[in-house]
Amino acid sequence: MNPQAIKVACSNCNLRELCMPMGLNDHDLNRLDDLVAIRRKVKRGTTLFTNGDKFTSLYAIRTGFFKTCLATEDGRDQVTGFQMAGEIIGLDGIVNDLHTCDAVALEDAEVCVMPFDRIEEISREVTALQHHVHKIMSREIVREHGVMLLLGSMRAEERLAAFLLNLVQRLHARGFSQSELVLRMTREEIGSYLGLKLETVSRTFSKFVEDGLVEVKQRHVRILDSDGLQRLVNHNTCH
Amino acid sequence: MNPQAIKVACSNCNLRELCMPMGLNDHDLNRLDDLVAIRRKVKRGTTLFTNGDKFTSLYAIRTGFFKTCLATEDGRDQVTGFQMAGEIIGLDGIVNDLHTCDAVALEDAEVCVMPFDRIEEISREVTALQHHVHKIMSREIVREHGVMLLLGSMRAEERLAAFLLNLVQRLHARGFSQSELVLRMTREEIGSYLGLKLETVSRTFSKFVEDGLVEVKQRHVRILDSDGLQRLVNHNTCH
DNA sequence: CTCATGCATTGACCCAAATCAAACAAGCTA
DNA sequence: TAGCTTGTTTGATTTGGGTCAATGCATGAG
Repeated sequence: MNPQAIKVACSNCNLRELCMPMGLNDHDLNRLDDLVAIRRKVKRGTTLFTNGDKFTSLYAIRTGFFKTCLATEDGRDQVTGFQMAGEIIGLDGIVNDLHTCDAVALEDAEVCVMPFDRIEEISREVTALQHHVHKIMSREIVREHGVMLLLGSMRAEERLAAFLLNLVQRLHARGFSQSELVLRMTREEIGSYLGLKLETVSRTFSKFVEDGLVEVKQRHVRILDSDGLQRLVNHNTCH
Repeated sequence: MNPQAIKVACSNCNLRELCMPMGLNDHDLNRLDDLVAIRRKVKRGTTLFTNGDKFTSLYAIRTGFFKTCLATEDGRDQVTGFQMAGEIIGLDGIVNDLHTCDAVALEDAEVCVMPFDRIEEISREVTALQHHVHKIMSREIVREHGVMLLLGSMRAEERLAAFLLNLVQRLHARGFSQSELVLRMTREEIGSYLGLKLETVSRTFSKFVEDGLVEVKQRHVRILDSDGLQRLVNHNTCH
């Protein structure tokens, strides 16, 4: 296939409102179409980039689902996030021109490759893009604050409830159900993200089922009592 | 005093290498001097900004020591970081034009106020600044990854060891001792940052003293065996 | 069809850190 | 000086989640 034939156009992408700035005039929109160099397919179980890779580009997820994780020499492993369509990964690489974590596709995926020097170049001309890039990075910082709160001060049930609500809310913003979801990751990966062991994740799911909060069949989850989960997260029954 | 008399000049600031890009020509340096609108003093115990405040500026710490913390309605409280001279705070506010955490001075402090619209404006002209801003945000993201690893997979001793080594390393980069430091925060604040209760922090300090790793007298800490602490962090004795 | 493999669930037991409680130390200020 | 207040240490006890181990349950290969 001629590469030209699959030439990418952000201006024509159905995910545009998720990953690109809004309210641009035609001229600026055309500039944005130069952002994406190529698309790249990433097979399930393979990495988009890994710790130590030279940083060149940010990636906008078009389809598929990723985890990013940190692995240390001594065998520790921490999932730092799960990313879905419309989200941007690779921000960790900017500071030292090296990626410091692994991005692993949890299902077959396709990403838009956006060379970072081109992002910076166009940012200088299109202030909406400049501001958008700043917002994306700030959003990631704020998201991580939330994870710190979760890891630092929540109990297992609160963590899992917060996790499920967050996932379903992001899926809903992409047009999926508010109450049903298919987990793309294993219990162990959920546990790593939430600072819990996989057994605890499994037990907590079972408890939620007993309490009538959710239905769980393997990786299929149906949320029966969204408010109940929300109360778990907020209410902090201890005090 | 005439405000003009204390007109700020980044180009002449002894913290420049910590908070500003390096290797600029004279023209660009002069542009940078327009970054800082004013300086602001923040008394110990007071806030530079709090959750809900409108976001207008980033702040470069000139002197003093801050904590940033998240407080939720249900009484949870999470310290998300400690910041010292030369570091930038306020990045959380960019995404929604609102600050989402509190920045509290732990000792009398002075910050350089950098209006964000001016940062963006000058970034468009001075590519070194543009890149620098991106690096600062990316660095914060990577730092938070590290905290997630700490909170998600380390035991109390490992957390405190990592915390002390990180603090002393940053202080050393500012010309202070490699082995001696004065903690600006309480045991409770350390605990909040590390996801531990203050009693656990205190006990862990005591254990380190027993093991000859550190000397502790109140908030004065002298590191006796830096390698020993580092081994604690890396070695992950469990496996 | 059976067998292997990779997850997931469940149970029994254990331990690191939380909780509760008391005493103590260092600064204040009156 | 005594008498607060705020922060720290230490002890006794409890507990949430970790660890270890067995079993179950899909899926895919042969």
